[in-house]
Amino acid sequence: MIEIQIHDDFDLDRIADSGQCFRWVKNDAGSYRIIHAEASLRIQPLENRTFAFSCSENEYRDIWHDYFDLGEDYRSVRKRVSPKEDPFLARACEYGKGIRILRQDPWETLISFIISQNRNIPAIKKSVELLCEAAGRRREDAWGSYCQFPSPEEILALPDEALAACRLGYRCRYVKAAAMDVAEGKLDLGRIQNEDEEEAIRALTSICGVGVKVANCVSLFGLHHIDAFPVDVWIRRILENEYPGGYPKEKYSPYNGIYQQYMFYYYRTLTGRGDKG
DNA sequence: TTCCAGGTGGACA
DNA sequence: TGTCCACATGGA
Repeated sequence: MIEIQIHDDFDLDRIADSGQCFRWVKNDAGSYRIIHAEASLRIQPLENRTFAFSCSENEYRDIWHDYFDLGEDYRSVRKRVSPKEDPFLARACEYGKGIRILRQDPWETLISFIISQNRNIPAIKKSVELLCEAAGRRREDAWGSYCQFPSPEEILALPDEALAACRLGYRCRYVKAAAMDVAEGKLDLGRIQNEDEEEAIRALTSICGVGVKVANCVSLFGLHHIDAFPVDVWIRRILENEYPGGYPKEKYSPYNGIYQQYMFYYYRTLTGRGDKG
C-alpha cells in the first residue's frame, strides 16, 4: 500500500461515471476496485489530494501511473478553452473537472465497445461482467476473487449458448468476429497502437460489427489517440443543439477526445440519462 | 407498456 | 452516396 499525492485533475467518481470504463466497482468506504489486464488495484481517496494505492512503488510506476494518464496535464487542457468564445465547452470542462482518459487495454476496450452499441451503460456493464465470469480466468487478491477480461482464445472457446447467456443479443457474432480477427492475427492491436489515428480507424472498421463510432472509442480509450472524437447519440445532440454552425475540431486538436469526454459527461448528467448506473 | 440506449450491416433507390 | 430499417435486451 502506498500513498500518492496527485496535483492535477483527478476525480475517481467522475471517471467511473464517464462511460469509458465498465468494470470499476465502488466499495462502501468510497474506494474503487479496478482490474486492468493482469493487474488489480484498490484505490482509496484520502485527504488533501492524496490517494492510497494497493500496490508497490514499482507497480504504480510501471502500470497505474500510465493507466490513469498521470503524465498529461489536464488542467492545462481545460484552460485552453475560452469561456467567452465557447461558453458551452467551458462549462462542460468545469463540470467534468477530474475526468481523465484512461489508458485501458485495447482488446478489452474493443470488445466492451462492440457490446456497447445501442445499449445504455448499466446494460453494458452487466454484459461485460457476465462475459468475464463466463470466460475469464478467476483470480484472487486481498479483497476476494475476481475474473480477468477473457482473451480472444478464451472467448472463441466459449460455446454459443454460453456467449448468448452474456445477454449480448445480436452482438454475439460481432464479438466472435473480433476475437477471430485478433486470434488469427488479421488485426494486430499492438501494431495499430503505434500507427496514426486514421490507420487505426481503418483497421478497426475492417472488423464486422465495428463502425466509425466504436472504432473512435477504441482509438480514444484503448489506443490513447486523444484526438479521436466518438460521435454517439449524446454527442450528436450536443452538436445539433450547441454547435449549429459546426464544431471547431481543428481548433481543439490534438485534445478533441478529452473535450468530447467532458461534453458527454456534462450533457448526459445534465439532461437526464435514463440510467443511474 | 413504451421509449431509448456511447450503432452497425445490409437492402434499396 | 444517402436513407431506411432490423436487430436483442434491459433499465427507467
